[in-house]
Parts: sequence; structure tokens; C-alpha cells
Amino acid sequence: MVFGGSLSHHFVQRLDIAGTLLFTDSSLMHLIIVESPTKAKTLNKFLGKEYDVIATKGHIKDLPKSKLGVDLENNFEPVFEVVPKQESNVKSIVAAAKKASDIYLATDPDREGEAISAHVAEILADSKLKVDKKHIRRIVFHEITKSAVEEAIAHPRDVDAHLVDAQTARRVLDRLVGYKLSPLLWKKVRIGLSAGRVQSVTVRLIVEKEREIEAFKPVEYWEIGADVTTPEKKALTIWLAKINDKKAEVSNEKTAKEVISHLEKSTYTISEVKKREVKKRPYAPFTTSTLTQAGARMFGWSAKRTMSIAQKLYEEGVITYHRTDSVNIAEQAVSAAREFIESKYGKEYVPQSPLVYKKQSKMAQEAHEAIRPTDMTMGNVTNRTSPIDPTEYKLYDLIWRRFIACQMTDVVFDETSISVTATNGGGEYLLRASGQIMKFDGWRKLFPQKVSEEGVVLLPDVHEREVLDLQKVLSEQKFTQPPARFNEASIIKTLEKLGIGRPSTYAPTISTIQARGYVEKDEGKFKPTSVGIAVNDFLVTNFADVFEYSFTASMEDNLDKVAGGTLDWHKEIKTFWTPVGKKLTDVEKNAERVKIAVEKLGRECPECKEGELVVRQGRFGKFISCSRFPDCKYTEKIVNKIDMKCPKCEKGDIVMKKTKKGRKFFGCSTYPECDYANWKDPRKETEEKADPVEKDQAEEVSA
DNA sequence: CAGTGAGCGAGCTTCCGCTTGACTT
Repeated sequence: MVFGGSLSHHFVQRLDIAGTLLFTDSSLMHLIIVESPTKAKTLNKFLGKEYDVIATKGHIKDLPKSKLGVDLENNFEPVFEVVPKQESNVKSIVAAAKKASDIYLATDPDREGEAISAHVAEILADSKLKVDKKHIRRIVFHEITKSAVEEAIAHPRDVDAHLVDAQTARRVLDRLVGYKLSPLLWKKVRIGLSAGRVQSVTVRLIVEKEREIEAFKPVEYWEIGADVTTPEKKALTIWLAKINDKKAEVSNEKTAKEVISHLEKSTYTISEVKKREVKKRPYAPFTTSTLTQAGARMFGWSAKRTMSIAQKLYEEGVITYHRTDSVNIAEQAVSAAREFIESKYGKEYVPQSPLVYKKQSKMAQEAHEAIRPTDMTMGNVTNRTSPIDPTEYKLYDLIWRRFIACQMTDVVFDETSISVTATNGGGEYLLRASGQIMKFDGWRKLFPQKVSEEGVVLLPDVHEREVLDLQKVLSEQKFTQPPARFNEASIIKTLEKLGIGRPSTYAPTISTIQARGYVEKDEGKFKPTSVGIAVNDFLVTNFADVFEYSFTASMEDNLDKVAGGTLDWHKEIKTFWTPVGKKLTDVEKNAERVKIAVEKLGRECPECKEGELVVRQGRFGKFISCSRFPDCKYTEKIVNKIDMKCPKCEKGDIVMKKTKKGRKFFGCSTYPECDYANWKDPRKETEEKADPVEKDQAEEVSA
């Protein structure tokens, strides 16, 4: 099967390379190497049988896990080794290459993808292949469509050594920060801790937010308004906006009482009625960041959960790749969406020209498309032999609606703003009411607005110079609120804005900082622990530059220079590491061991009767011990009982615990007498089998 | 998956980013 003009061209080229061999060995093929196995499967389906597509499943070479792998004495020379878990996969790639006449390295079109291609090329160069090294070429495509692949194959190039250098620099920098500063923490704070360019700054955000909250002083203010009626006896509520032509600021009870007494005696006249049309564009299609934020906001899911469900949808072929920072959409998908919208909702819901979205982050690499359904009609989800899992459907439906909506017309509101002057009671006051009425739903057809949302205030029909009857002056004392703690959605949003972390690392980073005991979730909000605060202050004090919020952004600027060939990567790393390395030696030698704050319980130690019991944080979470440690070694466990007897011994209570990695599990309180243990909440086991949707909600409540 | 803090001093912990299974006691 010949597939487009560009391929026939290659066919000729291939004959030149391999000569008559092709005619005698029909097993020789064009090999395409990609990263994702699902992508390989898709490509294998729509490329002909002359093509073989195989996946690297991510990086195949990396620095060793148990060593630094960077030679500080020798210009930061890194040691990239085949990743142990990838050995068998690498063998398959080499085997496939041995059957190939030419090889296309089609890993993702970004820094990491370029490095993977380089690593594949290195491994293949060391193997005995029939194909000449010259015929291992690099191709890139941003969409998994036939035309994008055809176009890519028509324009092969060599691996970009500068881009690979940029990846090397990034990798070496992260390794130096992680593997040099973590051991420093083991020495100065506690064993098993970790530091890193991304995780430590994420903890810093949470620690500093907590400090803002602690330092916050509520400020009193008064909200003042009036219930009035129109000449037609229609009710209307208006709110104070200006006093004597200045912004109304009522900050204490005395002023409030004065204003209220004036308003009670005032005459209310409508001074202005303004009507205007307001349009709102739909939201951009999902990226990893916005998808995980929506998963948290709409379903209460953790980023990890949203991503694992998205992974399944991707593997089932019903959505595009879910680890992406791009809002770009394949042209074919846009046309398909427009056709679908017209046939299902009508012409008036299709914009004149397709809507184009601009990247949300300056640091976005846009190696993939936005996250979207692969079939606009949902046919591949609804017409299945076995029905889709309800939880998967929930996320799929959200992705589908967000995408279809992103190519629909604006929602149009009539916005009315009524200004009312209140005079003759002492002082001159301006009060306002505003409301919106939806005139055309547009993309809101797929996201109906709830009555409780703003903009659905219905206003009576009124006219300028009409006089209103005062029914009641309204007043309420209020206080400004402290800033909100981060939750999963807002921390991911902030990281993305700062350019810190990547789509593939948002969820794992959140898991890591919890597993290390740096932060805890309290009703879905992140709070720093005493260990998190101690480690953060130690790192920020001693290595201010590295853990600055802007560090990653300036690193990226330099990596761009490396990628452009105007900066040598060794030089970049040397400039970075020289001062940090010096500081490290100094801190290692001179810094005191960090003391971690303990919470006092105000209870005497039952063993020595001298010390006070305190809550300490160990590697496995919190526990109670004597303040006189190490003189007194008394400890007490903090048990988290759930209301259930152990099903195995029927004597102990079920308690909730955490593993070293921070994963929750349920065990028997009489351990080690009884060794009952379960990953899942034993109370929910029976419900789960009965109703998978219920299970889903139950898990979230407990999470 | 059954602990924790300090310090004893054998051997180990740790990073970010790319990608999936292999694990489920």
C-alpha cells in the first residue's frame, strides 16, 4: 500500500540505499520509533504493512539511580546508562531495527524527545544493523493524523545535537540539586528527606502561604444597601457604591450608623440606566494543567486520580494524549467539531471561523495537541461492545463538552446597570444594582449556568428619573478574609504560571511532597508540617537563588541559548554550580543541625513524670513522645480508628495508617498479634462491588 | 504494611521528566 506521493519518493530513496536487497528480503521495513505504545498502535493501524512502529516507553537512557553520575572533576561529564527496567524494551527496539531498511526517530518534538532520539541512535550505532547510520533520521509531528505523519516523513532531518545538549544540561542541573542537597538534609535535618528544583519550590509556596495567613490581620468593613420598590411595586436591591462622589468605604460602626441614618431619610431617584451587550468566549480546550484543575474542582479528584483515568481513556483511543501543555487543535478535529455542532445544535452555534487559542504559559513546549475527544460524535464511546466505566465516562464527558464548546459561538448577555442617588437625608449617596440576562446561550449550551452563579440577577424594568420607595436599609459588618490555602487545583495552576514542573510531573510532585511529610492535606487544602517548614527555611536561607520562584524561568532562558547553539551546556552548568557547590561545602561544615518544632500537648509523661508529652513528626507521620528524649524514650502511637472491628481476629479495631511511601492502608490495632492489613477501606469493600459510581464518591470523601 | 526522635557508624536514602505496566498484601 503506497500512501501519498511523499512516500513513493522515499521508496525510491530506499532502493538506492538498500539496492536489490529489498526485492530479495521482503521483511525489510521502514521503522518508526515513537515514545508512547498507544501512539505506536494507532500509527501501525493507519500506516501500511511496509511500516513498523515501535515505542520507547519514555526515556531509555538516564543517569544511574544509585550514584551521582556526573563527574565534577571532569567538566560535569554525565554517565547515561540504559535504564534497567528498559533493558528488554531496548532489545525489542534493536531487533526491530535489524529488520529495517531505514529508521525514523519520531519521538516527541521537544527537548526530552530529542534526547530520547539521540539515545536510540546511540544504542543503534553500537548494534550491528544492516541499515547505514546515515539512514537513521529524525522526524517530528505534532498531531497523530495521517497528513501530519506524511508531511513529517517527507521532511526528515538529523538529530539536533544542541537541543540534546539542552536536555543534558537540564538533567545534570536537576541531578546536582537533588543528589547534592538531599544528602545535606540527611546530615542536617533528618535521613530520607529530599530537595529538588521543583518539589522544594512547591513546598516553599505552601509554607509562605501559611505565613501570609498567620500574618493576616482582618480589616472591618461594612456592606450597606437598600431594598427599594419601583413605581410599579417591583422589588429591587441596590448596594452603596459612592459617598459624596468618592468610593464608599465604611470601615467602622460609627460611620456605618451615620450612613444608615442618612439613607433612612433620603429620597431615592434613578440617575442612570445603562444597558449593554456582553459576550463571553468559551474556555480553551484542556491541557494537563487545566484538566487536573477541573477534575479537582468538579469531582474532588486528586491530580493523580484524574491523570490515571485520563491514561485509560487515552489507551482506549477515545481522547488524545493527556500530558500536554498545548491548546492547539488539529485542523481535522476543528472541522469535525464544526460539522457536529451544526448538525446537532444548528448553524447559529458555529462561529464564522474556527476559534484559535494561544498558549497559556510562556514556557509551554507544545509537543502535542490539546486534550480532546478523538470522535466528536462520541461514537467510539457509546457504540462499544462493553459499556465504558462510569468514572471514565464522567471525565470523558467533561473533556468532550469542553472541546465541543471551545468551537462554539459566544454566550451573549444583556447587562443592565442601574444607578440610584440618595439625597436630602444628609450627604449624597450613589447606590447600584446590576444584572445579566442571557440572550443567547452559545457554548453555554454544553455548560448550563446554575441559578446560584453570578450574572443571573433579574432586574425590574426601570427608567431614569423615576423615584423609588425605600423599604429597608440593609447593613452588615464584615471582615476581610485571609488568603486561601492552596489546594491541588491552585497549586498546579501556580506552578504552571511560574513555569515550574511539566505536565508529566504535576501529579507526582504533589505525591512526593506529601510522602516526604513536608505538607499535609487538611480538608483538601495543603498545610506545611513542622518538617516542611524547617527544611524550607534551611534551603531558602542557604541556597536562596536555587529556590527562588524565578529560578526555573531563568534556567529555561539559558537552556534556550544552549538549544540555539549560542551557549555551551558545560559553561551553563559551571556558572550555576560553582557558587552552589562552594556554599554546599561551607554549609556542610559549619551549619548547625536544624531543630524541628514540636507541638506540646500539656500532658505529663506517664513514664518519667518529668517531661511533657509532645507531638513529633517522624518518617511515618506524627507520633507522641516525651519532651526529654533521648533521656526518656516513652512513645505513644496516634491511632486513627475507623469505626469497625477487625474482620480477622474480631478483637482489635481497624486503624488507618500510612506506609513509608505515604500510601494509606488499614490494619488491626492489635498488630503484631493480628496481622490483618488492607489497602482499601474495609467498610467500603462491599459497596464497591455493588455500585462503582458510589465507590468513586466514597473514595473521594475519604481521600 | 507495623516504624518514628539522637547517635552509634553497615549500608542506604535522594533529583526531574519521559513513558507504562507490574505490583497488590
